[in-house]
Formats: sequence, C-alpha cells, structure tokens
Amino acid sequence: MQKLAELLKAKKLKVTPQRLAIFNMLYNTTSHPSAETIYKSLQETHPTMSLATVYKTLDALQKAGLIQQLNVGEDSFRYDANVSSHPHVICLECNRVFDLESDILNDLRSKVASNTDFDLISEKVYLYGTCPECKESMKEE
Amino acid sequence: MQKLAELLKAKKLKVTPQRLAIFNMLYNTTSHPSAETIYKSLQETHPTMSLATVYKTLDALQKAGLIQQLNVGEDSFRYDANVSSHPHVICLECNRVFDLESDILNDLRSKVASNTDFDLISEKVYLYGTCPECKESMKEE
DNA sequence: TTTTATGCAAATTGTTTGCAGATAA
DNA sequence: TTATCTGCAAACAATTTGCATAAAA
Repeated sequence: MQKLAELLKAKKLKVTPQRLAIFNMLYNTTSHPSAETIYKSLQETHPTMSLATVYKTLDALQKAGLIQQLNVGEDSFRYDANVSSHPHVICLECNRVFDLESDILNDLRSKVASNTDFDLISEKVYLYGTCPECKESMKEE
Repeated sequence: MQKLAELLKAKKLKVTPQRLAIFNMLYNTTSHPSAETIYKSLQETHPTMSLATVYKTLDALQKAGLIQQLNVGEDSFRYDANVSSHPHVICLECNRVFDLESDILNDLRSKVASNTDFDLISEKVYLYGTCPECKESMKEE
C-alpha cells in the first residue's frame, strides 16, 4: 500500500482512501474488472464511495500511466494494472480475460513494420476461444 | 449490385434500397466507416433514410455474417465488408484504418494455442502508429 | 396476403460533467 | 490556506427499441 501511495505521489496525485482502494484492488487481481465490478466489490469497505469517483479515479490513474483500459468487446471497459502492452485471451464461455506475455507479439510487430512502413507505437491484441476449464465442463454435458 | 442482392436473398433478408445502399457502400470502400459516416454519406442519394435504419441494417448484415464490426478504440464502431479475421493498423494522426493480411497472424495463433491450451476461435488485432503519409507531413513542420 | 423493413421518437446504458462541500498537502 | 478530490444529480452520446406505416415477397 505504501508503494502505491508513492506511485500516486510521484504523479502528483493526491493520496485519498478511494484512490488507494481502487489502485490496490487492481494491483492485486488479474481479473481485469470493469468500473462497475470495482465499485461493487468495494461497497463493503467503502460504502460511501460513488461510481463517479470510481470513474474519475480510473481516468486519473490511466492518464498517469499507472493502469490501462481494455476493450475486449463487451459493453463496458475493463482495467488492468499491468501497463505493459501485452495480449489477452478471452474465454467466450466464462468471459474471463487472461494475460499473455508481451514478447509473443515480436513476430507480429516486425512483420507489420516491414509490410506497412508505419512507425508503430502500440497494439491491442485480443484472442477469443474456450479456456481449458470450460472445455472440460463442456465435455461433461 | 446484383451480386449483393443475391447475398442478401441467400440469407433470407429482404432486398430493400436502404440495405443495398449500405451494403454497396461498405463493399466498395476500405475506409471502415462508422454508422454515422455511412448515414451522412448516403444522405444525398437516400435523404429519407433514418439513422435507426442504418443501425438496424448493420446489425442484420453482421448477424448474417456479411460484414464485421470493428472497435479500434474510438467512441463508435466501424464496419468492414471484409469478413475475414484480419488485423488492422490505425494511424493516430489521421485516424485512418488500414487492412492487413490475415496470414501474418499465423505465428501468433500457434504461439497462443501452445501457450494456453485454449481452443481459439477468433481474434481482434489492432496496431497503432503513424502512417507513411503522416510521417512525411510531420517532417515538413 | 403475409412477412419483414422502415422511420420516427422515446428509452437505454456506460460514462462524463458541474458544482458545492470535504479533504489532502 | 489552497489546490484538488468526492459525491450527488443531471447531462451526454452511441446505440437500441416500440410501434404504426410502408414495402417486399
């Protein structure tokens, strides 16, 4: 928590209980929650925090480069405290989102760079399918 | 146009002037327009067509597998009559969206399949950067 | 004639904004 | 103290929906 407070201060963001709670939650999960999910799961510990504060905090953290926004094709955004440009795999059965290693994009990056003459800055890569667990439970039926 | 009418009929969709106009426009562009852009550019030839009809038509075409929806990270969707699962490069200066060949994803697909045990179904791949033309005009300044 | 599509206006939903009071520095 | 944040309610924008009329099959 101390570490997160330092990260906020380094970006000249005031350290508030709300910000710490949101940042901390994102920092300790790989579930890529949405604003709504974050809001609901912090209801118990921060019952007075509003959804608008969640949105404003996520916006501030994102602008500071401390988190990133994902758009996996749902109707709302998800957030990730892993700010490296890494690909994600999404299970179409359970809707969970998993991280992949960034370096599996190296081949793609170099191919695109040589095919297009673009100066590439970033990328968003989402793969869709069925996760091992859901494959199992589908077999059983 | 005859060809497009056949494609609609094959999907049991009624062939209306609005649907033909929208489908035809998408079929003859690589600009990946949004619903709003399609609506505006068809105003001249189809002044009575409503935006709701554009949305309903895009939805029908998409469900029939005749077009696909893109989410390049803007506040609205774009549409593509190329329904193959191909990557896109987006220029952050001029906001144009370009198609890439599907097969440059082969390496990524096989890497992800072997790393995750997912059964992969599809993918959305967007790369961001500066296109050759915008690189030129930035040099001049 | 039957079925499906269109066009209008109203509804929906995730997200943003304005602002007064509260809190961090 | 003063600069910034919070929380509420209202605003927003892209998209969807209900329904009466119109057009396709």
